Amino acid sequence: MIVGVLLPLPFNDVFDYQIEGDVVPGELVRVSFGREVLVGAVWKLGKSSDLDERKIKPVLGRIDFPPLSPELMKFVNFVASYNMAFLGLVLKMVLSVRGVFDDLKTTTLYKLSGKTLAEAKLKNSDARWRVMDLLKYYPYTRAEIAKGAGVGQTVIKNMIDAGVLEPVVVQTKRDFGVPKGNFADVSLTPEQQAAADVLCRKVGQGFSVTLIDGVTGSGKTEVYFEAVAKVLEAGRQVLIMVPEISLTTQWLSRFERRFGVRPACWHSALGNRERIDTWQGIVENRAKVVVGARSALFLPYADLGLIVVDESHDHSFKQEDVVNYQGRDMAVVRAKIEQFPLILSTATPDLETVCNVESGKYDAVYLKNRFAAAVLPEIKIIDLKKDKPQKFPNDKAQLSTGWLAPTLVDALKENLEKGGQSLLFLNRRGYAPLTICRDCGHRIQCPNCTAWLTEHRRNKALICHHCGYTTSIPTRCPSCGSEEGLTACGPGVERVAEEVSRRFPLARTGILSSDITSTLKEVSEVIQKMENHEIDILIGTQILAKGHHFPSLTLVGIVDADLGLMGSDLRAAETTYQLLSQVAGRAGRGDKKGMVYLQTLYPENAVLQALLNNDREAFLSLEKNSRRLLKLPPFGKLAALVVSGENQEAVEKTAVYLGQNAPNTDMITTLGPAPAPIFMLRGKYRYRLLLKTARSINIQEVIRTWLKRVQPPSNVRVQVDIDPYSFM
DNA sequence: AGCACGCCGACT
DNA sequence: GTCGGCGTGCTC
Repeated sequence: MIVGVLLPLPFNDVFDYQIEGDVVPGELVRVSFGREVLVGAVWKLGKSSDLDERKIKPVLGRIDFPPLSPELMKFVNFVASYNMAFLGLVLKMVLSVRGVFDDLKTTTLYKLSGKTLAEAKLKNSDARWRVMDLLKYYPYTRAEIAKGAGVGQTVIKNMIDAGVLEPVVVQTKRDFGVPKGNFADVSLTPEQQAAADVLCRKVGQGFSVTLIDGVTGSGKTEVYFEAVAKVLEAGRQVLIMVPEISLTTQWLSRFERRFGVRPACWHSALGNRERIDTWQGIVENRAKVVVGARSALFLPYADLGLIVVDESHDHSFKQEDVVNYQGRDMAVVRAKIEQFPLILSTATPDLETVCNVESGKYDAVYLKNRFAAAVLPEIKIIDLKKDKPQKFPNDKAQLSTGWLAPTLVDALKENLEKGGQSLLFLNRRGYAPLTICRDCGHRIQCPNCTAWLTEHRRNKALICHHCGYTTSIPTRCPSCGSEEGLTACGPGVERVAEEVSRRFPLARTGILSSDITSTLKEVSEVIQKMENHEIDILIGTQILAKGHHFPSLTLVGIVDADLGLMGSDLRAAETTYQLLSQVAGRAGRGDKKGMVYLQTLYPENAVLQALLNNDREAFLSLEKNSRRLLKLPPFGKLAALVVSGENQEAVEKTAVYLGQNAPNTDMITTLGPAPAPIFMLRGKYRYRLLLKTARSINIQEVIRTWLKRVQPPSNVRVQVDIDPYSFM
């Protein structure tokens, strides 16, 4: 018969193929497409095109894997349609692994062929008999036979060559171990126990969403571990989505202490072999618990029974490239389709989640107390206009003024003397975000992007943080040739670290930033050092905010609390509030009270005031009112269209034409086109249009109709981003 | 996404 | 005369 096969390529339509015998939708097949051979999924039964039947190729073969479930297919269809992404590319995220189907790792085992030693013209010997004995019931590898029978490799080789032993080739499967729900004794506080009970009652009861809303350090992880244990008891799988894999060293040990084995991990840094093993383990229900980045959501789990979204407020769950989607929201969709519970866990829920709890769509449990003796840190604001950073002693270089206010410097000094650990947070990588020539005013820019190059003094390079363009630091101004003019402007973590070393030459310092300490190993090393108290002052970017637990950290300084508040991003306030309160939450998690200083030029800013008073409710209600007023999510829908291409004229023309044909009614507002904040990115010119509609409007349908009418030319790409987070 | 086909400019 | 640039169109 003829079936429609969906291929992992940028298409929305299936391709017809001929197949023999019974087929079910979801079955994986190998087909030739153009001049390549691909693995796709049977998506439709029957003919989908009006092609001449003689042109329809036969499938090359079926893949010996369970077919994708109807629920997973429904999920793929939904994700593609909701996010306006190619169906085939969403399927690609499910199959995701290059070579899973052909490059199977095998092991050769040996069993008895039935031929006797005499028949093989081999003499009887003790060694040979021990081998025969060992292999009576089970086949083993050569190494196992050697060990098990206490014989050498030659004995085995002779028996193989003589045909007494016969090889059996089996697929090698990685053993993921079985996490045990009852592995460790668990002692929860009454508050934690009550929350855990609520979660456990949801397990096995179909679809539900529950928010664990708990202050930093309240033990949210231990609470959802109880629900994980309950699902494991039922023999089903669990997916735990985490924002960035960097938090897992500590997290994995915690998991192992609770469940006895490490869970399977899924993230972009995985090697292909490991990826294949893990994928197969997931499909075959051997990997019971998977911890992964957002991409783990699309894997074909054999029997998924629970998803936990850890740090659910985190913006890295929103993917913004080939396929745009909000991983947290898509997780809810998958849970709904497959009818299992979902848990969101965070100390700083986003407004969307808060509104869903208020409307009763989501359930919530609360953890208001920190674990054991720990109390929430005290927060103080430093007004940089009054409390200006001072010049520091023995300053020979151009570092005339620092970035740390006297109050913060004093606090660091005092903490250092007391033997406490400190952390300085600045969400800016590198040494300085801009290099300017004092003689001619020239600013060094990226050749591919509308962005300044950031100086990375350790790497002796200027780097573009948008496209990765790297060049050496020039000794003279590229514009006027001046040798003295070039000056680093503004601070990055490296520069703050330099200031700290100058002010506290004896302090042991460390830098934690996603590019200096780029590999996972280096990051864990710095974290390990911090845990062992081999670092007095740690300076870092936002990778510090994620779930680390440093018991003797008592002082946190936020170098520039205003950094996230600039710009037109609708979530800027929320992001800043979340980030700063997460960072602040690192302080005082042990038995000593923590202290947090926020450096700002705008001490009256509502976000900072809310942080100061530890008043999340005030912040949320403020944020809610302003979004309600502007009809922004969750009170309205938002979508961005990014028009891009290498031909500036064609891009601009298309953007303008899209603007002229934009839908505008009392329920739909279109803004733009406007040049994107980063007008040129990776060599492509970019314009943006923003579509805002009432909640009742099917925004995807509006966009589909709009694009159909406009028909952008092929050298211009129009990318749709439903509910955009980044406005760059 | 790849890949071939095809039409115009700068080379040995 | 050819090599190769990338615009256009196709893949069941």
